[in-house]
Parts: sequence; C-alpha cells; structure tokens
Amino acid sequence: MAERSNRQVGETLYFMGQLLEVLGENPFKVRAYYKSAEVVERLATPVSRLDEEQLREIPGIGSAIAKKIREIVETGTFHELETVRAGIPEPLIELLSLEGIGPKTVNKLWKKLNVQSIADLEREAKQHRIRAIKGFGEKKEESFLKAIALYRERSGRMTRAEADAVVGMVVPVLEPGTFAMAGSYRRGKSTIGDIDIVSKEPPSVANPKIRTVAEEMIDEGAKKTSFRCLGKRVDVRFSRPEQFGSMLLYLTGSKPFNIRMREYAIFKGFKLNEYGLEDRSSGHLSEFATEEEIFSFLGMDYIVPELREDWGEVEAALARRLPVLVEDREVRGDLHVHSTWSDGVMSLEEIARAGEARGYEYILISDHSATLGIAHGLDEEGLRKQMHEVEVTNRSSSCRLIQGTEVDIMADGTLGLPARVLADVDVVIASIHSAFSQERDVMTRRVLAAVENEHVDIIGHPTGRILGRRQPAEIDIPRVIERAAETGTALECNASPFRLDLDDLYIREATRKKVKIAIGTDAHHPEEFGNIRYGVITCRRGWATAADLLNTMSHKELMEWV
DNA sequence: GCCGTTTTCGGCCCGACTGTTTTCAGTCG
Repeated sequence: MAERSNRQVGETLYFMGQLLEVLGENPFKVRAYYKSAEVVERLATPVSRLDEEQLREIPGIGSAIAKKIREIVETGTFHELETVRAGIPEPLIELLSLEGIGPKTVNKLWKKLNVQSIADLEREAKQHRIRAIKGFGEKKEESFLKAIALYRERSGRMTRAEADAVVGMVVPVLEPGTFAMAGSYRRGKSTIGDIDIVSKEPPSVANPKIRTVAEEMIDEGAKKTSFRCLGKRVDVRFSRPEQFGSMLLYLTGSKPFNIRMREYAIFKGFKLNEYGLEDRSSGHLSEFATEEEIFSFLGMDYIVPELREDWGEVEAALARRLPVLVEDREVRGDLHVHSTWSDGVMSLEEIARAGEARGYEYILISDHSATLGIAHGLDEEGLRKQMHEVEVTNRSSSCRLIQGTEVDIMADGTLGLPARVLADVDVVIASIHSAFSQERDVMTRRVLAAVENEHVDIIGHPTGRILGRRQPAEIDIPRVIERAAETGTALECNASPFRLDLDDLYIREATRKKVKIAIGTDAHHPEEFGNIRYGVITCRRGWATAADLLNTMSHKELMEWV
C-alpha cells in the first residue's frame, strides 16, 4: 500500500474544516481542523509512521483528530468526513476560493438559490437573482462576477523573484525611510501570496502616489489601502511613527505567530494589537516605535521575522534559547554554478571575476554530466579538460574555483559518470533530472543509493520541485536525511527562486540530525549569483546556524570536509 | 476540537473595511 503523505493527510483534514465551515459548525472546531491540517503539512516526519499516542503529543492534535489521522493513513479518509460530505454538493466548496465569499455566503447561496457551483453562481448573478436575497444587493452581484473572473485567471502564489518585481514597482513611489516590508515577504517564505507594507506616511500623501502604479484600487480606507499591481494584491497599513513597531509586528505575522503572541499577552494581563499593548485592568496603552521594544516589554528575546511561524520560537524566546541564525555576510562561497562547459553562459574566467566581486573565497564549478542531453553535459574527456582550465584560472584569481560536477542520478540509482572520474573531482553534487514520476519506494531507493555512494558529497535540489510547475518528487526525505547523517553526505538548499529545495521544514529536520547544508545558486547567468540570499533566508527559516552550512567554511575547511 | 504558567470546563486574537444596513454581518489579514 502506498504511504499517505503528510500533504494528503493535511488536505483531508483541511477539507473537513471547509465542509464544517459551510455547514455553519462551531468556528473553533473548524479552526481546530485547519490548525491540525497546517501542523501535519509542516511536519518533517511522516504522520503515517506515528501511532495515536505520538500524534496526540503534537500541539494542535488532540485525541479526536489523532484517531482520524490514523483512519486517513489506513483508508484515505475517515468515517465522519464521509458522512458530512454526503450532505453537501462537492463543487460548493470551490466557491470558498472566490475573493469576498466565505462560508456564510456559500451557505446562503446554496440554501436560498440552490447554487451548487461557480457556474451556478455566475448564472444567477448575470440574471440578477442574487439581489432577491435579503442582505444582498446589486454590488454583491457585481463583486461575485468579478471574483469569478479573477479566480479563473488566478496565478497563485508568487516566487520570490516575482514578488521582488512587484516590490520594485511599488517601492520607488514610497518615501525612503518611511516604510517597511512585512508579511511573508519579510519572513522569507519560499513563495509569497501578497505583498504587505507598513507606511509612516499618511494615506492622503501615499495614496495618490500608489494610484500611479496600481492597476486597480481594491479598497481605500483611513487606515489601510489595498490595490493590485502586476496582477498581485498589495496591502499597505498606515501607522504613526510611535506605533510603527506594533504595526510591523502585526503585519509581518504569521497568523499563527500573532495568535500565539496575543495569547501570551493576555496571560500577562495585556491586549496586543497593531497599536500597542493595552493593560487589561487600567486600559493604559503602551506604544512601541520598534518591534524590539515589544519583545523586551513582554520579557522575551527578539524573534527575527524568519522564525515567526509558531514553530516553537515563542517558547524559545521566553527561555532565551533562540538559535543564532546564519547571516548573508557569513557565506564564503557559492556551491553550485554552471559555466559554458555545460549549459551556463559564463566562462570560468567570468565566474572567477564575479566571485571576486562578491568577495567570495571560492565557487564550486558544477557542470552537468553528459547523460543530460539537453544540458550539453561533460563526459570524462571534457571534464578532464575543464580541470586544466580551472587550474589555469585559479592562478590569477583570489576567488578559487573548485572542480566539481553535477552528476545525474540515473533512473536505476547509478551515477552518470564512472567512479574513477568522480574520484578525481573535488566536490560531487548528485541530482535527479529525469524519471520524476517513479513510485515512492523506487524514487527513495534511488536517492539513497546516491547518498551511500562514497564519491557523492552533496545531493542537489533533493525533492526536484519547481515552484508553481512541478510538485516535489515522491521521495521519503526524512529517510534521506537519516541516511545522510550516517554517511556524512550534505544536502543542498538550492537557492534558485524557482526551487528553494530543500525548503525550511527539511532544513530544520536536517540540521537537527547534524546533516550539513550546501547553499548553491545553480547560477547559469551572472545575475543569478545574487539568488544566494534566497538560499540563506530559507536556511534561516529552517533554524540553521553558521555551523550547519558548508558555505561558511573556509576553502581549507571545506576541502578537509570532503 | 484543543487546551490548561488561570481552567479538565469554558474559554478560544483582534481590528479594518464593504455592503447593506439604521447597528451589523461577513470577510479578510
């Protein structure tokens, strides 16, 4: 039987939450299902391996949901879900994806007009039958049609590069020094839903400038403005400078982190909101210009944005046991770069100059092996010629090029170059570039074979995902991490904004198991060297310290490590 | 349905904005 992935289990729990919500169930019960879904999906360990008792120990999962998870693992669903599902038309749930439509609206449309799908809603709105319902009017009909149109052309979450493009449009119209980025952008997530900004400028000053870059103003109030830019939603909250810290804390989130912080504030006798901390007995409001002052006021260490996920960081901050995360400036080199010897556009000379310009000690030249047809890879002879050119280039460069290769992990788990060649290469990255749809067991064994190969130093982009285009391959990453810990193999955090692979949760699992992480940009073009920051921030989200990375080692230490 | 630094029962974050309303419900973040 195929093992159920955490994603599948999470989606099932999430679906239950949606069904209950549309039925008008107790909102806290609904929240419990959503919360458990989220917890399961960001757990590195597969829930299918945990028994009921172990599941119950996970915060957010109680005895009822623990039982249901076991049921999902064994049967793919659970009895109560099937009972509830039978009473609701399936396409109804999709209506929840429309902007401005929540469970109450879905329920009302269903009960009053027998709307069961988006197509039904579109028809009813066009024929002006919505306005017949009490509480709904002409504007609702318009907004439903607009939401449907928007949903059909939806482009989903942004890569970090796309988000940077939106930011690049908006930021130039704002006054320098008067604003800060917030939301998932600031937290460094690998994909971004919308762009959040906190501004000290009053809306009367900022809004006219914003309109010049907005395709559409979604709403404009005295305290916030929402608009669309490059098709993406941007939210701006306005704040007085004295309250800037509270507003930034609030808008940075995450939502679970905010809830945790506000609960803790209640425990300490305060109400926490975006304006400050209000003493619950006296009503006195303390204001904070910076986030640091808020953490200090509550008696905890400062939590950097990357850690704000309610992932144990609040407890760690209270106990003053937060990790010291790796920083950009500690990175001494890039561990995955392609040259004109395979599918890159840079010569070795150009790569060395780029490395010097960035102040790097070294760059790992990791061109493809010849098995990958599309990438014009190197065979044994080509690789030996490249070794010579690397040597020559290094004579006149302060940034050392390290001879490496990115060798294919073939469908059967063997490598694309013979062992005698790999033995002569300083650093070997082994990656999967083909046969992504193998079954989980086959796929996992394939990667494990590479981990166990004595010549392999790093597993490149381990899950193979391409954000928005290709799901992660069916690989048991926790098992790969366990084995990598035993063999001393490093795992890559590929810094391409289209990959960010491994992602934060596996980085955290890997560092817990003392597996080293190698950040590589996979750069094929000179402008891609800057992507290293996406890799660093992803590692920070995975609680990685400088000691967890290969990139923080000196050239000498790195060579000793391999 | 979860959880307990105040609780094994009774809470569960907090506020902005829109549309449809004469005071609020619903949605969103």
